[in-house]
Amino acid sequence: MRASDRAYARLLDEIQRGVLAPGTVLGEVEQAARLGVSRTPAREAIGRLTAAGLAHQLSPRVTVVSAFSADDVRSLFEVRRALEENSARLAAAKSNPAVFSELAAAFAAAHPENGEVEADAYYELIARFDAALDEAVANPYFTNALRTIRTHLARARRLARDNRARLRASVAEHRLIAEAIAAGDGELAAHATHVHLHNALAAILTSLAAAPAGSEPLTQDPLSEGTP
Amino acid sequence: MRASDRAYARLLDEIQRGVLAPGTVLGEVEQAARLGVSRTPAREAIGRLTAAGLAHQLSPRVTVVSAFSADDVRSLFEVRRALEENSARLAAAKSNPAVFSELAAAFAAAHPENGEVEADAYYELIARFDAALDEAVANPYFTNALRTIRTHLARARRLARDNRARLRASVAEHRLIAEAIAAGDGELAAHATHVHLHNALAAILTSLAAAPAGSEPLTQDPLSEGTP
DNA sequence: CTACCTCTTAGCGTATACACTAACTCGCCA
DNA sequence: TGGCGAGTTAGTGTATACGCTAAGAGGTAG
Repeated sequence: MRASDRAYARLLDEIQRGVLAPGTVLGEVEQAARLGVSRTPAREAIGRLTAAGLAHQLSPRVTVVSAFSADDVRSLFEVRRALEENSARLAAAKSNPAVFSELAAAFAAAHPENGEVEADAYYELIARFDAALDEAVANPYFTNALRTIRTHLARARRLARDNRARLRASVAEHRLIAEAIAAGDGELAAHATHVHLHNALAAILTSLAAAPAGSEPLTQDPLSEGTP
Repeated sequence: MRASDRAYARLLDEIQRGVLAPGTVLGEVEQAARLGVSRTPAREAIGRLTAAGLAHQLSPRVTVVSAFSADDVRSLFEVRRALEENSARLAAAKSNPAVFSELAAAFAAAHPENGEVEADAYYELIARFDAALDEAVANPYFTNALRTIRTHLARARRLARDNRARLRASVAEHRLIAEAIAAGDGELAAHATHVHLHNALAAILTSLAAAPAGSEPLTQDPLSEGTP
């Protein structure tokens, strides 16, 4: 694996998990030293993060990890609605029903509310579901747009993770979507996706309101402390 | 302006205009020499093209300009429908009506069928319309997804350009969309966008069928000649 | 004559040196 | 004492050198 890929993967993971808080300056030399690569692959990794929108240039000389606020979550879900409702509709028209029947069964058997291990398995299942959707839609531009959105979504996902009631409901919602796609019912799949996204967004925003900025460095900008 | 930006802008333009045909190998050293920059910015430019999907790696050592077939046009329009119908709906809910009233008037006055100069002016107007949509939706993730799609769309656009009847109809369709947004009628805006995209796609596919691969190097892959 | 192996070469990935620019600090002048 | 200007420094942008890998060509053996 290339050094630039390792650097990118590691920086991406650290941003998604919040280890690198929004506002953190991503200096080439600093990150290169920290990640054990030279400036060239470090530069490429930071450039890819910037292109993906996870970092942005404050000035020609300073790149920082992008902020991620409740507004960003709302914006993200606006795009998710646009893309995922349609991908569900398209998948219902084009997919192999057996694949989504199997997924529906897997959702029926999932119990992410039973602790960390099963929650991890559930997120694996969702990744499998997303991959099946991409394959059914068979549209590289769609897949690409969704990948970008999912990359950002990972920053929000952990916020709702420890909400057991929400996880339980999420399972049922995914199951319905999978069943609708398997049945070839595009309208139901799209509407069920809409409902799912509405509920997921509401849960995340509730979590955010209950644990406002400060308990988690989610919207905090360390730089702004120095520029009053 | 940075050398890597100039290199990227030039390569992007050449790909969009078809000067660099699909399948053309993008070698670092070759492009660096041709564009008058060193390997580092050339490499960054090619990397950005790859990330955007306009080029892709055939093997770890050879990157080529991506193909762009009729299927790609169809896929692109699937995503356009998903994104633009919703952006029109959102813009109708959030926009400043005056902006879109002015745009509707500009569309009413546009006559792209009257030659090259007015056609260029029309594409400028469409760019202005797109920018107004982005500003109204006020969602950076939406804007980003649409930018990617528009970048690819540029490769298809020129195919329908010289179709005067289509240009005339396109003006009327845009005018209706702008008026619907100005009136705050999200449903009409979305449906009018759907109709517009349907007609635009049909026109492009007709052009493609009339001028199949060979008259334009659009789907041709020079490399495949050497690998029977 | 064909197939496989080896050697050569071209091109990429990474590291690093050089240059330029912007920002910060220190000193001077008002 | 405050503001402006010059010098220094840190960090990016670009160029280039080095090493490695993969692909192709040529030779030899079956």
